[in-house]
Amino acid sequence: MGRSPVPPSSNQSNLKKGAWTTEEDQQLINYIQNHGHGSWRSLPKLAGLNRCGKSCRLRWTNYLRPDIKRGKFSQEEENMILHLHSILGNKWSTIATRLPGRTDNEIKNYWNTHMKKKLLQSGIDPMTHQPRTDLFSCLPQLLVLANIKELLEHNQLAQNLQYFNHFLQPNTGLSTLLNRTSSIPLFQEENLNFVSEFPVLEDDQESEEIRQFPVGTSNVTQPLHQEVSIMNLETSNDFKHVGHCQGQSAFTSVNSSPSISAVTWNPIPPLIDNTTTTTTNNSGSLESGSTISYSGGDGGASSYNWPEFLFEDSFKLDQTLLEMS
DNA sequence: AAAGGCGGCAACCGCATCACG
DNA sequence: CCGTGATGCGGTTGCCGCCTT
Repeated sequence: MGRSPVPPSSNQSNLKKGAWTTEEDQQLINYIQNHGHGSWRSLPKLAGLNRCGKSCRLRWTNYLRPDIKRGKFSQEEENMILHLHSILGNKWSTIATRLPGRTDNEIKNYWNTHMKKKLLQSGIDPMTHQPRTDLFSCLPQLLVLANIKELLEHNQLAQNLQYFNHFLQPNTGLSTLLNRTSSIPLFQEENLNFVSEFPVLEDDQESEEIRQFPVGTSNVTQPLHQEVSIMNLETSNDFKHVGHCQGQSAFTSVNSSPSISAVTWNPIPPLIDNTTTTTTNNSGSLESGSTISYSGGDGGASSYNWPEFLFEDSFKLDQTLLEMS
């Protein structure tokens, strides 16, 4: 389907390109107001313009058309673009039909220069509208792992590092934690029982419960759009719940008493905004309904903090390792 | 004050699709 | 049904003005 592009004819090479002058604009406006645009190809000649028809059409539809709304995009327009893009993707012309006075080109530019950036800063992939899974988005997690390792070393548990390293092997604890940051399950179901390899007290019934907890399966991650109304992503508090683990800490401690069925895993470990408060229960795990966010607001510098429980549980990991040794 | 970097946006390019003879 | 011209669309480029050093 389609046709190969028309090779430029000799007279086309003399056609003017680049920015339009006010005189050219006025010529085009006058002609279209008096005659309509008719055939775009013949228009330039009839209007006395040394431009190709395509250039005239673009100038008219993107800039000179009288019904064009200029100026900053409103919050409602922004929300609409976000919503429509999550459904339609880069169908700028279709999106433009839902935003009176805005052109596809304008929306496309606004998306590429403003909204895309905001989403990336929020840890959201602008194409999929889901949490990012690339290396940079995992950087905070990697840094925490580095901190945990350092912690172990400083607590003179170097002898247990071999065990720690075991955790970093595929199909085991921390690598599986990292794996959770991806909405795509990396490991097969038969290899998921990392917790069963975690040493627990044999008489601990709750620990047994944890041992049976499957991790890394596709049903424990949820696509963003299933949980969050895209429409008010930026202004709504819903945005603050994107990607957090509801009901229980990401590190399930052997000493805590989790209700496994109540746990909902989301792709990205939680980050706590300084401006919000979190509550912890007696076991140090995060209460359901705590407010956790990537960043919302106006795309400004966001303050990421890792939740206290993550570090608290790393100490419990220490204790467990001590008990083992 | 000058130079370089960067972001925003208008315009261009190439391909896809539609329409018509 | 096929070929061709016209138009639409999305990705990309390059200019221009502002900001930083």
